[in-house]
Amino acid sequence: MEEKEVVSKNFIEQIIENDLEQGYYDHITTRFPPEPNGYLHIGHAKSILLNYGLATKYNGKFNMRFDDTNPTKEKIEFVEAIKEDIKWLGADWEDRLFFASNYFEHMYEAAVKLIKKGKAYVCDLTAEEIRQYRGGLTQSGKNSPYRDRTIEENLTLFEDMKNGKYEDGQKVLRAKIDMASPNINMRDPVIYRIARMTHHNTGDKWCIYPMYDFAHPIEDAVEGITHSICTLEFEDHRPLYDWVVKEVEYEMPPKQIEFAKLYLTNVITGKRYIKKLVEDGIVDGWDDPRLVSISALRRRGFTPESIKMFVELCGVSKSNSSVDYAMLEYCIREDLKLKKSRIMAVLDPIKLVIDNYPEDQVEYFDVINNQENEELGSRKVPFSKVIYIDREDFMEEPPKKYFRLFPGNEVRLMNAYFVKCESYIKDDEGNVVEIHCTYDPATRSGSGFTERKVKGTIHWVSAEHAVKAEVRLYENIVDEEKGKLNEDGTLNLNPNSLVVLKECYIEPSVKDAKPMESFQFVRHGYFCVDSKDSSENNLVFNRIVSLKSSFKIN
RNA sequence: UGGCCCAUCGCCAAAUGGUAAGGCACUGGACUCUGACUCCAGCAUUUCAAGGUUCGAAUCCUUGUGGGCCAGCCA
Repeated sequence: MEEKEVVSKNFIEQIIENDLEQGYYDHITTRFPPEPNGYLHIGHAKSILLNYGLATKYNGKFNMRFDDTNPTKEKIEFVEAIKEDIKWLGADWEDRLFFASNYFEHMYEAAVKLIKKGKAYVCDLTAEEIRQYRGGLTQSGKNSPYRDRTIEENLTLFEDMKNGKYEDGQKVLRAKIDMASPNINMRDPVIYRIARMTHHNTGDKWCIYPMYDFAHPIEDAVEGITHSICTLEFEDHRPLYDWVVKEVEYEMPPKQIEFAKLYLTNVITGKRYIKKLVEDGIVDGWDDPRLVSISALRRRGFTPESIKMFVELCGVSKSNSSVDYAMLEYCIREDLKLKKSRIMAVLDPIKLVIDNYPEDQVEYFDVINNQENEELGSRKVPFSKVIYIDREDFMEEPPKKYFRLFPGNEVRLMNAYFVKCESYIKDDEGNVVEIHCTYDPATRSGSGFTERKVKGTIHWVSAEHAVKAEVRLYENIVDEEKGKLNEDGTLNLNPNSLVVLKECYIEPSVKDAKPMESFQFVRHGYFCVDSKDSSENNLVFNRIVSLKSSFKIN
């Protein structure tokens, strides 16, 4: 008997189902329309997965479209990176990859149509004058002196604009709506501007480019988008969106639906800020693991599944909110714990000598890679007289409830033997440099030994066999509530965002790791081979661990 | 102070007039070859506030309060 989980529908699903039931649409088509002016981050993943998920759920289509109507900001480098990130996330646009710039001809015709209907006019006011004429939040705007040009005049003027007869900024095309509207977006918005710039797709073919408010509804309409999902800041633009699809006279006009952006605590989202960090060289690039761009998360070892789980857990609503970063960590732990091998690594080594273990003996223990997933098989792990353990697993004077190694105490070396601490050596400065133990051969892992029990189990690595590695610990680059700038325009950088550990020891089996393969690490986190600098000895270790399992001693 | 939007646990988020889901986090306890994982238990007599309508309100109305967005020839 399978129990069906009751999953509540989000408000967008409710709108879609209603539209389908009412017969307003007989299918749905969604889209993800980024401007290629930067890399995608976790916030975009929400939009991508939402749109793709909706299309999949309702048997509709999902389009990929670059909203490239402003060549001054866009680069081909970004379109490639964006495509790669979306593919990695698993959103499949099949053969529907579009560019807004491929609709320029159609948009031009649409503008001409508006002019012919008396709904648009060419305006000679300067940018500054337009702003003044627009009025303010509390005061109405006033009509442009060019508002009443004849249709014929507008037609020639607009054609001249297209043909390059005017300088950049000399004239614009404006929608003729209502300068007294309380919604500033409706006060005769500019819909075409002149900009001589080489476009990454159309080259120098055009010197006039449509504005977002005019272009976007048209892009949606020509592609047959039914539900045009965007973020809250476009709510005020919806009347204009509806105005455009109505005046250009599309059948089955798309609907714009707005939802709240994803904010994460202690993380910087927002292309602008990430861009600044990259451009100022504060981070190594868009995929620096200290960032939450999709490529950075990928490099850190996040899986597409974990990100999908995360955005689903976050839900969709219209209230501005900031999701706890712990939720993202939960998702990657949840995904990795069944999928990846659990290996041993020592990040802060301290030497441990087993006095009664034969000098030259090496044993290979058969270790199951993941107790909860037998398909992952097992591996051989070498064991010998001298091993490394983590410094935090030994204390000279243990507090109460400390279960690990201390003088006189016996613990289990994971997958190996019980060892008892007999003595330890300190250097001149008082640091413990070597621990001496004895082991009990009867307690060998898998032998079924039950005579006595130990409270603690610790991980280790054979000194002779371990791979010495440099491990980088990453945390987020900023520590900001919503990834916002301070009032003085600065960002608070996290000084511990990158810690390089020069001497760490990893199980020799890790040498076979493929780039981007992640491992759950025994002390409750995971690490991965840095996929950018894939030298074997350079491992990225995500500090998710310490956040989850800080020890409560006493 | 013009317009639009939002307000349910520390953080997300359901509940669509019928008596406050779920997840994260947290707190116990059991288990454990890591203290993880798993499992069990606990975690909003009340939904920003005050009034009103109703047999019945988180849901509807009114008035406040708090937060977000809008005055690019950006998207």
